[in-house]
Amino acid sequence: MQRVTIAQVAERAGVSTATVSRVLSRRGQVSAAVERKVRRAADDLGYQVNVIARALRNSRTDTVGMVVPSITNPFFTSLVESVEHALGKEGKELFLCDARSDPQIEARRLASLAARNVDGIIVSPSHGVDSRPAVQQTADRLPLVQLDRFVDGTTTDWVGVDDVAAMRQVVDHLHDGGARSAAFIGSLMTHSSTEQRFAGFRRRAEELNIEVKPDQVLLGDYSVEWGEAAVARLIAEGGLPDALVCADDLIALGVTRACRAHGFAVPRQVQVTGYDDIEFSRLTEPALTTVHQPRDRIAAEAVRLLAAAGAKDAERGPHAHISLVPTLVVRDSTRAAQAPPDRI
Amino acid sequence: MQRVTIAQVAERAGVSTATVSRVLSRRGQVSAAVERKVRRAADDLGYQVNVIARALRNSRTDTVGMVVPSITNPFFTSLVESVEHALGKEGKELFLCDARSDPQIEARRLASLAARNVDGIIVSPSHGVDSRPAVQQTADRLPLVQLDRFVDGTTTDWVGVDDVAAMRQVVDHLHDGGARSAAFIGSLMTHSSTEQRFAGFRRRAEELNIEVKPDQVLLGDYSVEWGEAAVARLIAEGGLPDALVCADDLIALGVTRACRAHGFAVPRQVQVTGYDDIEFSRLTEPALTTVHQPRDRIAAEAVRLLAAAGAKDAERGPHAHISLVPTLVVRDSTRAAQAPPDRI
DNA sequence: CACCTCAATGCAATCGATTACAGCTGAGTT
DNA sequence: AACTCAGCTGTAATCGATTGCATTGAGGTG
Repeated sequence: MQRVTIAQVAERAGVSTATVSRVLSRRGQVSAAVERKVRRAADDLGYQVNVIARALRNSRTDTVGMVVPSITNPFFTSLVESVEHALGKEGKELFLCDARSDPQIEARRLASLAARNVDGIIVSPSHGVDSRPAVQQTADRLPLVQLDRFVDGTTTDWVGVDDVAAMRQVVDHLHDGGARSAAFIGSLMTHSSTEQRFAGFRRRAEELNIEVKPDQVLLGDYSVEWGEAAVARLIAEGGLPDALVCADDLIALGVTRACRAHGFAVPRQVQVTGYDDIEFSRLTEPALTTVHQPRDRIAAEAVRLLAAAGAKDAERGPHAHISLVPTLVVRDSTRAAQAPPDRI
Repeated sequence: MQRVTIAQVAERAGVSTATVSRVLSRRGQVSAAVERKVRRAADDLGYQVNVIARALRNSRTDTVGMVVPSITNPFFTSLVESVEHALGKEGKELFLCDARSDPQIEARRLASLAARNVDGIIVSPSHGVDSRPAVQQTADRLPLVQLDRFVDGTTTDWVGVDDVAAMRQVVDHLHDGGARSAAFIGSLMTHSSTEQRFAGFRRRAEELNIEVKPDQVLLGDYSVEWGEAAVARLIAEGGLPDALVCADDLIALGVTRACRAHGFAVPRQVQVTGYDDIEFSRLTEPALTTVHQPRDRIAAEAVRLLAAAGAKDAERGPHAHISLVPTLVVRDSTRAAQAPPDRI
């Protein structure tokens, strides 16, 4: 348990700790002979720097913290994977936290990451309003980038996709497949993702004259269960429209399943779309038409912004909002353009 | 960015840093009046302990590291969630790392966690053999518990399920459903999970006289893609047996999908079983019969062992192997006992 | 009143690595 | 021969919190 310290290496090499430090952190001038001696001694003893001590001394940890709403949501896990990969290239490590979709837990995680002196934080806020104080407070103390979702009215960097453009593609595609009425199933409008996606959906639906009944905009949470429940409610309240547009894939999976369970054929009688393109979206029956998020790009941009913020540090310049254009992935839960819709 | 230190609090309260520390960290003996003054000063300044400095001083970080083979495997993410929850109750935090199924990356992560002075490590090793040196080495330096999978020939604590007992239930159930021949589709025998599950499968299959052709034991990796590929290979090489027993749910999802794609009805013509009971296993068509792992129990036991190891510390007692009994979850990818099998 | 006990508090060392500053050495310069 | 300067290397301060030991003083005892 007792670890090898720089002092022990110094003693064995017959030099001072300063010299050892200079050799190992490859700064400063050291003669070749001494360098060899020190490296030899370090190897012999199996020396490893004590990251804690180093962090205390120069208040950098080469560590980035990330907070996501739910680690069980495959979209976030693959985003995490991308981020970790991008960070690896910079020699930084990731400290991952799960907020369990609770702004309170989220606030605690953010505080704890800050206390641990991470060099920066990447967060996908759990709530568009309630997450605000904690996010803003954290952003005031260290570099912070919001990913995918964002908090209303904070001034931080953000990277995500253009939800409005994506929804335009989705609605166009559904319209091509013959949809003349549609419902929207999302989480809450206090989530920027649902809010943006709904805005994009509604705007294009209006332009194309697709009917969206006010009571066919259903808001719950990002889960399979909610998707199932939403369909049950729609059916109970008068039946399904031509298309069901979901704010994420989990909801869409539940929606698809419920449609089939209630005897509605997808996509023959009702078309369904998701959002995110999680891996499982291609595995259900039918495979889901969805919006693919360029996760690696998002992650790379986030890491880049963080590095930049860490560098300039002193002067907080204007914040960047980077929105990437996602692509529609057409699978089997929607009708191809040429197929004549059943009802017409 | 400049943080409030204990010295500033001390000055404001008109006491020494020692007193402040005693007030804020421990129940050291401090008069009520002074305590009030100190707390007041700390609040006024918005003092927060510097976790790094504290960690350096008393080499405890109240942090546990966890390394999993793949963060995109839903089984592991829900395990992580359970572990984080269990740790939260002890006031500890989780530092999560993804090994990307690569023993080399895994070794780096373990080393880095150790360097960061985590109080203990929970690891589900990526490989039954190649992960050994890193795991053993890490276990020699600090408390370590293996979860679910384990490395051959290391002496550490371990928590997981009784794969042999689980497979016995699986095979019995398939036999009840009329299966008289079966294939096994897993990752590699160098993964303890596949090895144990296969052993349990084979033993019970022999006892029940279920035919298992040598070339119908297919080994690849834990992925949907491999499940699909395996089915293609089985079909190409002479057709499917009565049942396809998979070493995990991802494989089973791929297998189910491929069977249907190739025109085999599940479970009418071929029964399929998974292992882990990930959330998506109930969402496919048909919903998967699988083995449910008691994740919360596993996590709780792991955290308990870690705490115990951290406490005794000096005397490394004998290591505990805790195996919990999983339960079979019967869904629609297998036949109920009463339904007469098609082929008989 | 001298002496003792014990709670409250401060001083200063400590954890391990980094680094400003200073000292030393020897080659090069005048 | 005296002097400069660059290149190495060591000494000690530093990061911020904790804690063993010393000190103080109030209250108790004989």
